[in-house]
Amino acid sequence: MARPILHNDDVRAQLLEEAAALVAARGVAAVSLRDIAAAAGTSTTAIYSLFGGKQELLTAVVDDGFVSFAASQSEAAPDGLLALGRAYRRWALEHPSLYSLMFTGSLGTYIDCPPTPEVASDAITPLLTAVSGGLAAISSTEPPSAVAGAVWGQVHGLVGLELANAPLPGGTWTQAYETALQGIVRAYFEM
Amino acid sequence: MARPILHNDDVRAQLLEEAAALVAARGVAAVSLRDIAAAAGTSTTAIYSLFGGKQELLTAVVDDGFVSFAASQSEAAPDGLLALGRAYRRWALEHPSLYSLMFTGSLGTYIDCPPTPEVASDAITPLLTAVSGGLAAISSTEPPSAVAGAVWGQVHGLVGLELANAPLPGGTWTQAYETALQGIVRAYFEM
DNA sequence: ATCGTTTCATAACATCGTTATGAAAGCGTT
DNA sequence: AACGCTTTCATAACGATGTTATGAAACGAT
Repeated sequence: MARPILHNDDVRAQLLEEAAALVAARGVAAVSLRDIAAAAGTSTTAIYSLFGGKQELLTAVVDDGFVSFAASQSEAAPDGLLALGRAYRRWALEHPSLYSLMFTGSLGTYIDCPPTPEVASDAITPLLTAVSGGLAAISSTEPPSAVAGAVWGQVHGLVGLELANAPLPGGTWTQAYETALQGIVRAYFEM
Repeated sequence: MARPILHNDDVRAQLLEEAAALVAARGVAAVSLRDIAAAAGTSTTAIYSLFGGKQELLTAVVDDGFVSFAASQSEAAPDGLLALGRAYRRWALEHPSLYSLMFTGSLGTYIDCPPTPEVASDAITPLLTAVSGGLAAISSTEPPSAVAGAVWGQVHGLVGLELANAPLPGGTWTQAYETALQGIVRAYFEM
């Protein structure tokens, strides 16, 4: 054989952890492969042999983000749609850089790191399920996918504006968020 | 005196035009100062003497974007809130890269180019005004700023998910957008 | 015509993602 | 035990980027 393998799963896990920590701390634009490798005590070659490149490493970071987000949503699911909406915002505000990287897509970011489709859709499923269940409970005739899209867009958009520090004259985003959640209930879930 | 000034307002305007065109065509991540300067028939020095750097050039591009967006909103304003909402989406889908650069903020982009606050707030004013007027017309007790934030978040979020190519199983974003607009009317503007 | 000043294109620099290179480390054979 | 073969990976090199330094070009004043 040859010299022993150092680029093993432990190094892979540590690279992932350091990459996620640096993204969370400084934003995706400010992290370099050299920084990540140095923080993990290895060289940039490890990133290429274990992930393939920066794009794939960031995709792994994003996938981990979706797993964490999905766990947060699943935990809130039993408490209903409003709880899901509040947990959605709470997770996003706790992970601003990561949320942005996860949901902004290729347009806003300087590198394209799309999530694994299945991982991403799993994270949104609780919200969509709650919407469908709520519509069924009142025998609504609205198409569930359209209402689910509207609700998702509502929470995503408010979180996005808040994270972007968009100015809301005369009010707070917390107020707007609660108003929006109540509005969703009135618009779609009362017969 | 000295040699004549070549970095004049004409060159400035042409740099701005080429920068906007390249952002629209290839996205902000794929445009370099060398490309912009070459397209404008000058050197990168012109960007530094006329704007200050890449960040300020992109801020100028974003400000121009807000002016165009504001014109689109003002044109739709007389036709009411639903028309404003549809014009909002239409402009965003026609200028996806620019919309993303304008509204994503520093988190998603690799360079921070915040708009001039006044220019940005002018662009949103028609929407906020229409919301306030609609609430007053029915003597609603909802705080206008909170409802305005909710409405803004609704249209912004749906546009953002659509631009990010987020999957909406079983439906289209066009359907979801129309459903959301009708939902807003039911939630806030019917007594 | 020459000097001095101003202007700006070119070249240099540090840093980035990525790739090439060559030394290090183990195994099999002698 | 020593050499060779193969595999592995840290270092160095490469092209490109934003930014800054440099020095030539272009004019008015003398």
